[in-house]
Amino acid sequence: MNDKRDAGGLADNIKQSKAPAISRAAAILRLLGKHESPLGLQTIARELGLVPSTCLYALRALVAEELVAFDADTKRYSLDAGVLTLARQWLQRDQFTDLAQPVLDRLSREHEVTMLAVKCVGAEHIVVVGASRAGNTLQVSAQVGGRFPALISATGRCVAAYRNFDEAELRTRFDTLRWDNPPSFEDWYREVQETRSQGFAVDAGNYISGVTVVAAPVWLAPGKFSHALVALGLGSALQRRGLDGLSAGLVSAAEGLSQRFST
Amino acid sequence: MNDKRDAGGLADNIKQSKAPAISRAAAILRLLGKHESPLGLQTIARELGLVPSTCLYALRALVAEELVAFDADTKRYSLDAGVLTLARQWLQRDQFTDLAQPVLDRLSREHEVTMLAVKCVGAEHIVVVGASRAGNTLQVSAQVGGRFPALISATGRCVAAYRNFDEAELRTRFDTLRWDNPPSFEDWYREVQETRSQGFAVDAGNYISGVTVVAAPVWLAPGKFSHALVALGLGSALQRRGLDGLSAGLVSAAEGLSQRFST
DNA sequence: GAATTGTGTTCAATATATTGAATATGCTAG
DNA sequence: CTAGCATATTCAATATATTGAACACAATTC
Repeated sequence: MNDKRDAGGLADNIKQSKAPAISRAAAILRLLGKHESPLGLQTIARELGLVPSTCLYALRALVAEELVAFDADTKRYSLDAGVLTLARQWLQRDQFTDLAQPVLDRLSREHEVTMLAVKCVGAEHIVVVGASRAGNTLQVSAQVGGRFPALISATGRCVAAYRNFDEAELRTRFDTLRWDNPPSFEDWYREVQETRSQGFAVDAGNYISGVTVVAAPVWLAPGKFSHALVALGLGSALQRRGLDGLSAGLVSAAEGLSQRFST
Repeated sequence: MNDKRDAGGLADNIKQSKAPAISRAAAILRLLGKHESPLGLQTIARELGLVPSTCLYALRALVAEELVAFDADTKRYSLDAGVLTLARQWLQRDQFTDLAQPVLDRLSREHEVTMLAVKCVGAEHIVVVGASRAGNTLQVSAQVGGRFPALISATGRCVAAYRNFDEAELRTRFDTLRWDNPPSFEDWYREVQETRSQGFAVDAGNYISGVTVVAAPVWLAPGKFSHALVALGLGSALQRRGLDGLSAGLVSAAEGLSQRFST
């Protein structure tokens, strides 16, 4: 079922683009990323709906660019280190990551939570670009590079609050989300509006049972929501300490970061 | 001068390949990675020797794949988060990284050095896939994702020792290397042979003045050199403690890792 | 041991991605 | 305000990347 959707999106991108080879390459990279073990030519071609020979040439090009590794013995392909090099360069260039890291470290220490820095990418997803876990206690965690649907959880309420969607579009996209404990659209929509007035959003176990998420927007450019600071904690632990201190700390840290970009 | 060399390599890859669009895409990604600030279409096209319209279509495809970000206001392109997602998947799939990390942490603590895990990629380069810095003292460091010429420094002596190059090829490639204090080929070649007999390599300030590098191979598959553990330290500090303990620790850790892959 | 089914790979025909000239638009300078 | 020179973008002609059939080879199955 996942494959179907991927194949559809791939077909679209390839058909529409004037450089379909690039879409094929990207699809191959993502496919190799998704699977734990190296894949053979036929498998890749079949799964993506590509002609084997075309796929072979694409793979050879990717191997030449050191983005894909080729095991000559088993004739299997997998991701190669080139993708890491690109990622490192991207992280270096993103000033947000550099400035946010010390803030994440401080907040995770002070409030004993897992802190994330996230960034919107496209209209569909947010990705984790920085993380800091608190010491030794049991903690939830998310990996740098992890991708989530744009409208899910606390960050989702921020996205909904600060990007200009009309209610109709918001509703259709809301219906595609998967929660452990789905809120009704009405409740959720009210919380989105609260987010706009209070400057941060909370998800108390909706997305993942037992996990509370708090998110506050960081403004790299005025009016354009793109980044946020996120705190993750086990609901029980957070309720014991109370959410107010954490929310206040998160919001003031986020505002501090925003100011450093407004110059 | 750097541009010249890149353009040459790019031209080669494009001409030879049956999927030149992919080589163009990779070149664009690397170019965007190299520059700190976002680039315009013309700049990219000029620097890579591409036709602007072709370049435009390539960029649009990359944007559609979320590998490149496009700022509609400034019409500038930069790397996007997609590259991070790929890198994370690659790191997850590579068992070496997982197994090596705790070893790196232990060695860096015990010997107060910066530890790296490196991997050969292609015949030309090694990349840093894991790192662990020792506490608070002044330390040299290298970033995960960093790329180095295959034959440079201590890791280079390992590559030369354990891959089967004939002496002629070794010599021509040796001549292209840049060292702070270049050794003569004869001295270097002798050290390569020592590496084979003693099981680890040392670079005492050749590559970077004042920095001592020790490297020991890790064998994921018997006879195929691909990975290594590397210790970095300021020469003065290392000489005070003596290199013997460090070398022994490094070699036994590397052998331990190798055994875990031999099953 | 022959037949079958799976690989990965090559190669000439053709659908199409690439090209370069033409267009639109914005910016700077006189 | 206009001229000049950037930029991004479009479009039809053509060079070529893609295709699918044919090939070689290995691993199963009968």
